[in-house]
Amino acid sequence: MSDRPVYRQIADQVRQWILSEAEPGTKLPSERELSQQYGASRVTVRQAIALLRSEGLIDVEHGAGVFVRARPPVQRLGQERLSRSNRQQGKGAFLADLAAAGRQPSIQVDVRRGPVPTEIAERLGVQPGQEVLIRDRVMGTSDGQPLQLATSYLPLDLVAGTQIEQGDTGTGGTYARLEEILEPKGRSLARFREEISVRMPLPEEAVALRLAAGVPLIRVVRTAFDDQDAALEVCDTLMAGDRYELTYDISNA
Amino acid sequence: MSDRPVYRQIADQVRQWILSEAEPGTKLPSERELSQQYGASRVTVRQAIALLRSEGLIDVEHGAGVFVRARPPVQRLGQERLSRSNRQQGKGAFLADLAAAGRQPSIQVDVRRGPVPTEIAERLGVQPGQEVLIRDRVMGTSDGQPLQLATSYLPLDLVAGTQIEQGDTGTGGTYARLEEILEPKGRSLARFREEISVRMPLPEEAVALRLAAGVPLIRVVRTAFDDQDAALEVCDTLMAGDRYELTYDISNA
DNA sequence: CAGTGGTCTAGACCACTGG
DNA sequence: CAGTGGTCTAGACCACTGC
Repeated sequence: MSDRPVYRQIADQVRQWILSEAEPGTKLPSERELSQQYGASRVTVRQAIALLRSEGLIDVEHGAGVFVRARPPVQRLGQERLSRSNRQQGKGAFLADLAAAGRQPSIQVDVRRGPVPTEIAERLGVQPGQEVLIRDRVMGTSDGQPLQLATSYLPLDLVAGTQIEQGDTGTGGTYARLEEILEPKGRSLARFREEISVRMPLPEEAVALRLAAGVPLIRVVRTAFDDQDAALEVCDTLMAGDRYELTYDISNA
Repeated sequence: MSDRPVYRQIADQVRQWILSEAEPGTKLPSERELSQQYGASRVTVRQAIALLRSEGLIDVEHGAGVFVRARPPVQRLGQERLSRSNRQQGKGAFLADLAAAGRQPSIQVDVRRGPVPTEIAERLGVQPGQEVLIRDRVMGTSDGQPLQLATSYLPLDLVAGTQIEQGDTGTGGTYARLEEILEPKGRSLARFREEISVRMPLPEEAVALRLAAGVPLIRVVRTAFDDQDAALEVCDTLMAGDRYELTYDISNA
């Protein structure tokens, strides 16, 4: 059908080649070559390439060429990352995940006090704007690849003066400390709720996570509850959509 | 400052306006107007608009204009959608969800036998290519908005000749039937595992789900297990990323 | 330095929307 | 019908890569 726009026809053919034959990493013909092959202007060819890029199928390297994208290794996140036994082995959730994948983790932390955003306040059961403890983390591998941007919010009346206000929360991480804080009060860390949503990143976020074109964000908002269903902590995490797979087990109750 | 490409500067300013002041549905200046305002060619303005489009911030309507995107209503999917009590009220997972949201569901089903894809075979515990029952479904609201594309795979030795081979699986859906099949054998439907991943849609998928530009896909692969950890069914679902939020509860075991 | 993608232009014509 | 976005061109110059 030649009533289909030229740039779409080009994209269609290249896409089909990528999805059927092409090996990841294979170089596409240059824009000027494609332009000749299809008898189209270079602008039109670029339009086709932009389309494939937004679909996450190719990587464009300035000065080098356009390449079939290779999927990065996927990190599988299971709910056991939040298990008590994992914490007793001294690992926080993120460290446990990466260790399981045999990679060296690296975390930068910024701890401060500040007003809680409305959206988080609802989950934490506090007034919007109330002052809470905020832990901002950039988590990645030691080779410098950022993997997650996480921000935790905790009520000050719960954690003020504890190790949770330090950059390093110690063995087992924040949740281990929370359990220690709760125990003498006769309460306990009972359950977590994770809310998962998805969207395309803002340019800022794409830079921070070094996201390639056409890669969505996964947002996980985790709320920790005690045995009386009071929220203890809300953790808002942004993850590179092409590097994670989340798995949950659900019993047939 | 001005070494930043013009199309990015335009996109940056419009983006900031969208994220701070603009109401959803507000019309942007026309391409020709922006072109004059910024002293740039129309092609350059279009490049800026394409960028905002790939970020999911705007809707472009041919002949009408460019508008600030409004977020569609979000469907919250909790794990209770898989609960036995829900099924006993006669609802399958999808129907239960939509009913909870007060909307009329609509489902088209295609049932057939065919070879199981490799990826699914691994989860189902059968040989790749083996013949299985395949249930293809397009699920949406009665007003014609498709919401999910789901494909279920079930071993023939388990479900051949049962109501699961019919288009309408009856009260409580496939899982209710599976429980009926298992019970006389002394087995039971014990748990589910959901694996969640994300990517941009292929054009075909975007059309099928009527996805706007810059909207990612959520893929949920659910495996149902019996009490001996044998897989009974694998359901591969694609959902519009801007219409769903998934929530999971995890006990602190 | 040759080859690649990145940015940009001025103008043309088509296709669609809405009054 | 006026106004909007959709498609397309031929050519220019810049910025980066890799030999």
